[in-house]
Amino acid sequence: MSNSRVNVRWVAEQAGVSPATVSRVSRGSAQVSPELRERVMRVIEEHGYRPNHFGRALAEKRHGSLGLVFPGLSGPYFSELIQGFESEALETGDQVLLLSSHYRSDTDAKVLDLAGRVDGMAIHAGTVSEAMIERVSQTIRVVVMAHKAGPAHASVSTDSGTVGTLTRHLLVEHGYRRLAFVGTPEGSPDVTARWEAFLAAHAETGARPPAGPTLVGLAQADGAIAAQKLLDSEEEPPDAVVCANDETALGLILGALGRGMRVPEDIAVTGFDDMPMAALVQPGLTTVRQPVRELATVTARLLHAPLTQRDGDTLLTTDVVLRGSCGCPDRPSGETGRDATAGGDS
Amino acid sequence: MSNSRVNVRWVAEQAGVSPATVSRVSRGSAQVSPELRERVMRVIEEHGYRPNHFGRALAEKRHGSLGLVFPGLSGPYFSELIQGFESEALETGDQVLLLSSHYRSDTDAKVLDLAGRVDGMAIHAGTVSEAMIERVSQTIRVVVMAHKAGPAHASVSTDSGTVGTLTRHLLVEHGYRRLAFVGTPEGSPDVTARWEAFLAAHAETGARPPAGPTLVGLAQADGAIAAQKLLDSEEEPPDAVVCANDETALGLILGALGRGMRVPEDIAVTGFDDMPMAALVQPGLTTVRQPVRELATVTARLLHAPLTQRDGDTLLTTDVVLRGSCGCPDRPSGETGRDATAGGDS
DNA sequence: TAGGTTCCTGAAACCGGTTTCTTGAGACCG
DNA sequence: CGGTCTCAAGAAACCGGTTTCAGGAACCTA
Repeated sequence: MSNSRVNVRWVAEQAGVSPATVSRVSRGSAQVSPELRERVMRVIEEHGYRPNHFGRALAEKRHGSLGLVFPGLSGPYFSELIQGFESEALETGDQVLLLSSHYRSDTDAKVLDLAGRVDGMAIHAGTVSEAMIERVSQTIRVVVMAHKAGPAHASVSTDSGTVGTLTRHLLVEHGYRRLAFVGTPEGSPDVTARWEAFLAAHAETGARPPAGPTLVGLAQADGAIAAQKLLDSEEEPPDAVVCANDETALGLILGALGRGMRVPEDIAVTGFDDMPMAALVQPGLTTVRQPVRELATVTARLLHAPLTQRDGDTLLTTDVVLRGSCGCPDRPSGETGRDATAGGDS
Repeated sequence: MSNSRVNVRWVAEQAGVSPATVSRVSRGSAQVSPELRERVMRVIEEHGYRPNHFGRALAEKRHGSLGLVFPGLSGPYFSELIQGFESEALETGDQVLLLSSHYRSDTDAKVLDLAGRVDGMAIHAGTVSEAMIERVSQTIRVVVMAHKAGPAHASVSTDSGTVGTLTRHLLVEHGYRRLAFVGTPEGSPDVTARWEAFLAAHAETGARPPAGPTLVGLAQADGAIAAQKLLDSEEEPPDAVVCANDETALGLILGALGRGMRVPEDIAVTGFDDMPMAALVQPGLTTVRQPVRELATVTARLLHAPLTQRDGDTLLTTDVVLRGSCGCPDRPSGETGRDATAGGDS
């Protein structure tokens, strides 16, 4: 803690005024005569007095901070998320408390601790039990990201339905027939929604229903594993693969190239995220761009607002980005493609 | 805040005991008769009482939290750093408060705010002015990362001297003659140290002194810019390039490949970090592995300790990792090369 | 049985600001 | 000149726990 000597009463004594006056001067909350204000200011500056955070927070009944709960910092998605959240919170003068679940089981308990130290909490899907989200929502403001809202908390997500648009693009424009999906729907609500959009597009276009998803995680290494499962098996390999995110897509591409296959000639690959690397690889990665930073800032803004007056679900739009990996012509980097065949998905 | 009704006095009243007894039961700090303990526990559980953080912190004069100040979340380096720090702090029961400088000028003020809310602060080089570090050090425990210790604060860094070993490897084993350095020494103490090690290796081996560094930032895009500067100029291009980190090295490789050059035949490239991508690209990136996670955990551990008893500077060892991009044979991924020619650098 | 320990418990002070309540002084008005 | 109104500023209560201190009861020993 430190300079425990320098507190309101001490400053008051030095300046020959009451603690109340010091408080009024330091926070500028009420009129103080120029003379006393001057006296108090001099003592404050001379001794570098700063009001103790606890005392102030205790009296104001407000923390001035927001919590952010997320699974882990793998890949650019969460980096961008944290960056955006922190940036927005800084803007409004809030501090950010971080809690990474690391997929551990004692996260719920940590969340309860955290809840006692923040005014609001952003919770990313797949980190905290529904029951705990519900419970915490009754104490402080809660916004979940990439998940559904509940009775007492709001939500912000990006539209996974665009995977349907992308899937139709592969089926209709390019005429691929054996599509595979890489990702574990049970793993997160995001992947669930993408898998469902993938299925729906097959149904809508009358395409042959695809096989079950290739169950792997979301890291680049998981893409390599998926390549092994899909390309080294006895069965006929797919001619196009829709991956749950860009990282697995890149891992898959590396795996395919390593086996002497060409992308997209022998196998087309798509991702989700539009992370920076997607535009830099050869061929460029066809993917869905989601506004991660906006996801974070919108969440932070909701949390800062004094009360959540039925904010419900916020859905941010996403866009198909066509590059070389699906069979489209690869544009020079810097350009970005936008899908023409809109509609269909909410 | 919430259940303001449920506080020590209220619980005490319900259980028919004094607030002191409730405190003793809730924190288990002293002996309480089984009967009273039982009565109090029942009320606590029934109404979900949790001691208010402010009240407790105020009385204990301790925050139970650590601050982490870093420039921004670009690339895997800072992801790993935050992850490691958060993970270690969680272990010891501390909360983590994040402050990203975004290279803004008002960071010093934010740091002062933060200092009032944490027991200790980890500051990454290049974010906070020396004067402010000094000032904050007098209030709370401070550890700087990738920088030098000061009179009142400790430091933890990774050894940049290994760049010297790597440079000698390029000069002596491979016989390259026109080496270039990509990175801005003034930009950060890390890059400064790497540049100096690069120079020192030239001097030691009697090689022709290199030209000045190619001044760019640390992102992948900066590597592309460096490629432009180095390869599109009138002068003879270098035959080997030592980059300040892996990201610029990858950007440079992409730039070289895009110009029809071969790596390492036409130009050798090395990085620093050994980020995951380094082992996955073709050819594999020769680089220096630095233990980023350890950097973070050691820092967190130092901060948790009650007092910094002259911890001074901690230097973590780094290793050269030889892969294909410098001209060495590319090993199958999974294997890692360790440099044989040790010594020389502290 | 007196005296000394040991163990439990509650009263009260304390951590450091903020805010309400109250008082006193000075200004304004009839 | 008396009364009211306004405004500055201090006293005290309050936010919610923790801890010291002191007292009382039970237990032990001589």
